[in-house]
Amino acid sequence: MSVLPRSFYARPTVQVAQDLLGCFLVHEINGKQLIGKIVETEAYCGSIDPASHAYKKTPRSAPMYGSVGHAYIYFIYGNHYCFNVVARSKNEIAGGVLVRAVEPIVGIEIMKKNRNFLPSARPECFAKAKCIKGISNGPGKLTQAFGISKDCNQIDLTKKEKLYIIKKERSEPIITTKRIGIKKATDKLWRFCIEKNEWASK
DNA sequence: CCGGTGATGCCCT
DNA sequence: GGGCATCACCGGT
Repeated sequence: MSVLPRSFYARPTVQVAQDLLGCFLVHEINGKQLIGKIVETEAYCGSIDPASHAYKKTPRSAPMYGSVGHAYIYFIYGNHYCFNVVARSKNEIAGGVLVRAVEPIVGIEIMKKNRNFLPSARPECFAKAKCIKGISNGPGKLTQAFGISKDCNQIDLTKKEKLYIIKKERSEPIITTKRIGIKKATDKLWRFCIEKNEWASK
């Protein structure tokens, strides 16, 4: 159960995005642990990547220029947050990895509550067991399930405190695709998923 | 929703 | 003109 060290994040953003697959995202909230296995990520390569917030340095994107291993969280579409980790090698100027989906491991009942996934609230959903997949299979869904919001922005993920990431237990085959929901740099194959994992988005 | 952007306006100099 | 504040609008990892 060791936390990923700073050196893990001080490597090329694309590499970190791949290596985060299988690692465990932990959020400790109200004395309870929420844990999910990272199954889908996307790399955003800062100043060379027109799809990245960090393509230009602005007050919002500044964290992606800051210390690697910290969280970068932003609010989007008026209703959800996205969770990124700052990662880049020495010769990159800015960069981050968007965590797009996790497989729930610990604290599933709390996640259901956070997502309003109670049988009483979603009878039609619970009719088909499949629907539970929707608990954390998207960037906005997983932050809601994990109770991650703006106040987690810039947290140091290498400190085992409130929000951190634990090393993976084993490597698994991954698949590489184009990134989702962007208009620029759509040719880059910077989305990564654990192969045959049913908790990824889409 | 809310940050980025470009437009507008005001005042200094 | 140029620096800065305000504002409306737009589009979103």
